[in-house]
Amino acid sequence: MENTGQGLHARVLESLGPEITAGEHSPGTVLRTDELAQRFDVSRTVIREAIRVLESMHLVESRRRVGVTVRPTEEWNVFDPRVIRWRLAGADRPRQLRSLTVLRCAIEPAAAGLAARHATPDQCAALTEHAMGMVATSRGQQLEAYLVHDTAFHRTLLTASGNEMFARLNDVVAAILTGRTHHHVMFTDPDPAAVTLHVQVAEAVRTGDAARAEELTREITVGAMAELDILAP
Amino acid sequence: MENTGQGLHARVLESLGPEITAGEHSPGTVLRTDELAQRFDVSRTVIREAIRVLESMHLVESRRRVGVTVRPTEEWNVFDPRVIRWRLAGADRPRQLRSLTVLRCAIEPAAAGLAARHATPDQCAALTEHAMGMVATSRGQQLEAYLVHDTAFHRTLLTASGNEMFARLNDVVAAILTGRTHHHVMFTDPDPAAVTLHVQVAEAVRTGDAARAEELTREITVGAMAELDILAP
DNA sequence: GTGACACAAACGTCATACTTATTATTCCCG
DNA sequence: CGGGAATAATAAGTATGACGTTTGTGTCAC
Repeated sequence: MENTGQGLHARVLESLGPEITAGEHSPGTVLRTDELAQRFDVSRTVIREAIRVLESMHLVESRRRVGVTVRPTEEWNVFDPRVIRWRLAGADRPRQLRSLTVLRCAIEPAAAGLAARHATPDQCAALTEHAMGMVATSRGQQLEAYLVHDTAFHRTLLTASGNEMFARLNDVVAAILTGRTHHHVMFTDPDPAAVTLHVQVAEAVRTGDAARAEELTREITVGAMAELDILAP
Repeated sequence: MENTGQGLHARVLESLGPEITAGEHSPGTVLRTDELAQRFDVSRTVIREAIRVLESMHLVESRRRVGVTVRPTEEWNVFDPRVIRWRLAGADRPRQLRSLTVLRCAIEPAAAGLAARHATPDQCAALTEHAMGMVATSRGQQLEAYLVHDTAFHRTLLTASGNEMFARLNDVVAAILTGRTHHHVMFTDPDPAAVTLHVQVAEAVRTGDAARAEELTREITVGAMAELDILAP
C-alpha cells in the first residue's frame, strides 16, 4: 500500500495530488495548512513542502490570509509527469488518454524522421531487435511480452530522435501502450499490420530513409487513434 | 516581468534554478542545505522548500546523509515551464531554442488540423483578425506590432485545437517567436510568403478544411526551422 | 453611503531540538 | 592480513513554538 514511503511530504503529496487532479476539490476550494496538518497527522513543515510542490505544478495557489486555493484545470501543468500519472489513475482517465494519444501522434512521426537521420548503429540494432521481438510475440496471447517489446521499441525511437523533448515523452507513450493492453482488455492478438509497420520503421531508420520512417510511423499512430475512436487527421 | 519577490523560497529558487540549468553546478555536485541557508541568509526551512521544488523538476535529488545532488541533464523535466525559461535565459539558449522549435514544428500542424474541426466562431474570428493584423504590420519596420499579432495568432490556434496539451505549449511558441524577433535581430520585414500563409491558415480553419490547415501550417513551421538552419523533415 | 482604521486570520519565516537513514570508520575475529 | 560486524559521524527529515507579514473584512465615524 505504501509505495510512497520516501518521506512524509511525498506521502502527503501522493494523497493530495490525486485528490485535486480527480476534481475532489473543485477549483476555488481553499485548503488550510493547519487542517491538512491535523488531517495527515504531520507537522505544518511537511504540509508546507507538499504545498510548495503542488504550487509548482500550478495545481494550487497559496496566498496569505486566504489559504491554499485550488486552481482551475486550464492552468495546471499538464506536462508534469506526476500530474499525468495522477490523471491517468483517476476518473477522467479516458479523456487524459485521448489527449496524450493525440500528442503522441503529433510527435512520434517527427521523432521517427529525426531518428532516421541521427540514430546510432546501436540504436538501429535495438530497434530491429525489438521489432523482431514484437513479431515473435505477436501470436498466441503473449500480450505481456509483446508489450515489453512494443514499449522498448518506441522508447528507443524517441531517444534516437536526438531531441531531448521527444525523449522525455517516452513515459507518456509507455503509459498509452500499457493502458491499451491492460485497461482496454486486449483479448485478441495485436494487429499483424501494425507489427509489420514496426519492422518497416526499424528498417527505414536503419537505411536513413527519413520520409519513409515518418510516413510509416504516422500509419502506426493513425491506428492508435482509431483504437480510441479519434478522427484521423 | 515575473515576480521573484513573492516569498523567500521563490527568490532562492530563481537563483538556484538558473545556476543548475546553466551547468554552474555540474551533475553529481552536492549542495548542503546548511551552506545554502548561510549563503542566502535564510532559514533552513526556506531552503528546504526551494529544494523540494527543484526536486520535483528532477533537477536535484535529496538523499539523507549525502546531501542534495545535482542530477544529469537527461533526467531533467525539460517540459517544466520554469526549466524552459531558465535554459532560454542561460548559456545554451541556442540549443534550447532548436529543441523547442523542432517540438513546435511537430505540434502546430496537428493543432491546426484539430482547430479546423473544433474552433469556435469566436476563435475563427480572432484568427482572421490577427492574420489581418500581421498583414497590416508586415511592412515598414513595425516588428513589435507584428510580433504581437503573430504571437496571438499562434496562441489562438493552439487553444482552438481543443487539446489541453497543445494549448499549454503557447508559452513555448511565444518564446520562440519573441526570440526570433528580439535575439535574431530581425532588421528586415517579415517574409511576405509567411504572412500570406497565416491568412490562408485562418481561412482554412474557418472553412473547416483540416487537411489544408495542417499542410499550410506545416509550411509555416518548415520556414521556422529553415531560419535556424534545421534540416527540413 | 463612503472613507479610514483597526482587528484578525492565514500563510511566511525563523530558531531549535530531536529523529532517522546512510555512510565511513573502527575493531575484532578468523 | 582480510573481511565482516559493531559503532560513530553526518546531513537530511520532522516536530514545535514563536513571531512577522499580508490582506480580507468589519466597524465606526462623518
